[in-house]
Amino acid sequence: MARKTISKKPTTAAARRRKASRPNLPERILDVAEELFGRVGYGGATTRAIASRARMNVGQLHYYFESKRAIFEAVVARHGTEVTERRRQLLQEAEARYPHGIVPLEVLIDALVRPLLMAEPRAGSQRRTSMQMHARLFTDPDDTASIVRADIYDETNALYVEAIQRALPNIPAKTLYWRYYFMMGAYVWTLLQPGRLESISQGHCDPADMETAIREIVPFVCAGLAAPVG
Amino acid sequence: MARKTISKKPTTAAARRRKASRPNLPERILDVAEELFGRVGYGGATTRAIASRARMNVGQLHYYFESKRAIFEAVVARHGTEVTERRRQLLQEAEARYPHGIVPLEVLIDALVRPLLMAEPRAGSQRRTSMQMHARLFTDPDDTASIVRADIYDETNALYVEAIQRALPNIPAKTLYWRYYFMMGAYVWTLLQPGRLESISQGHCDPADMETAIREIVPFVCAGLAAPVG
DNA sequence: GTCTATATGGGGATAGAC
DNA sequence: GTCTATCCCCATATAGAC
Repeated sequence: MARKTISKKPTTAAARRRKASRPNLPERILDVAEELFGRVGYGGATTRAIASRARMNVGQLHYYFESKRAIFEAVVARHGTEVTERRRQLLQEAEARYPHGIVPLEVLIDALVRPLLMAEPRAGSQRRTSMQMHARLFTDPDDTASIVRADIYDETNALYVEAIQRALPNIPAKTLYWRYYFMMGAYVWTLLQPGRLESISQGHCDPADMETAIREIVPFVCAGLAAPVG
Repeated sequence: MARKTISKKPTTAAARRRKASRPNLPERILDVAEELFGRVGYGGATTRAIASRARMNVGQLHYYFESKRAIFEAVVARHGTEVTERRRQLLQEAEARYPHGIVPLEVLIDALVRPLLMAEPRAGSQRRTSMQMHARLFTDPDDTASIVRADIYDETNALYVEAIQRALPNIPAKTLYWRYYFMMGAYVWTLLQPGRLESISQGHCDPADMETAIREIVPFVCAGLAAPVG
């Protein structure tokens, strides 16, 4: 997506030293942007604010990224890659652990959901803003970003769909697709709208408590996926 | 929210006639805005575009609504009121139909979900953009709007939580809150990310087919809500 | 009360100096 | 590679015509 090639590997000693002393401007931009997008949303985050927090000016920002949207997409891509990598890894481990690679449903769902819900907040982020940030990466702000997302997540999703089909051989494919889709909604929402849980429960449930969230969502989703087909 | 009082009831014959001939500018603005916000998102919709499609100029727009955000919130409020009214009505009818007001879970979920998923697109909207629009009203663009939303939906949600508790007396309250919350995610997502279903299912499922969506989501959610408590 | 024209300031982007 | 000055669009505010 970026217009220019960025940060070629330094080859001289001087360049290496320079890189070590002030490492990776693009990364710093992405860290700051991720935090800001999460806290105030795409529209609320100004390039000026991103630049100043990354201790640079707008011109420099645009040297590394073509546009604000490109920054957003890079953040989405970075985060998505981390999550899907972890998902792939957990699935592989689980399939190795069970005979014939038939993993119990609860284990599959846990492996799918945990990398997203328990993603570590980056330095400088609070867990709560980090949650909303991750969630916003799934909905902000329009369709071009959703294509980026699909490219990143779809491959791993396909792996999990297959694994779930093996765990639930009696559910017709079409119904399973719908259910997988509903499941995505449930766990993304968990990050997206913490306030709604608080008000529904009149403060009795803490939406930031991700361990509880996972403990609650796994049986919900497993039962939903395995529901009798009418 | 609006700064000025809007469209007092016309009292003279002339005023009545005027009102009939060019009915309800504010409504027309909301119709257009709803369609545009849905198609291109909050950030993508400019007040100029809204004004021009509503066949007026920006100044006129600002005569009726204090700000772009106020327009958005009015759209959210109008839509939310329609949905919650219908939900309340369906719940009331269902409770009258069943002895002791204990409504079967499937009937409850259908009544909750249908008013949102089957909301009629307004004149000039395609069903598909209308879907996304309704969905965006749940996520765009930041927190002030989400407070408006909560005010509108929470009361009806509380009614449904109680009804579900009566239908599922064995589920502890806290767990039920979580599950109700996951359910919201599932059905909002159904509107929000139609593209994801298409790619997961490799085109075998049609996310715009809301009758199927309802037929599929009801058993999924019912099983999830009623899942054994671990 | 309704609408037009215009002003103000913020914000994304860019050209070009260094 | 870095930074400043500037452009242009957009949301918003306001003065005043009708």
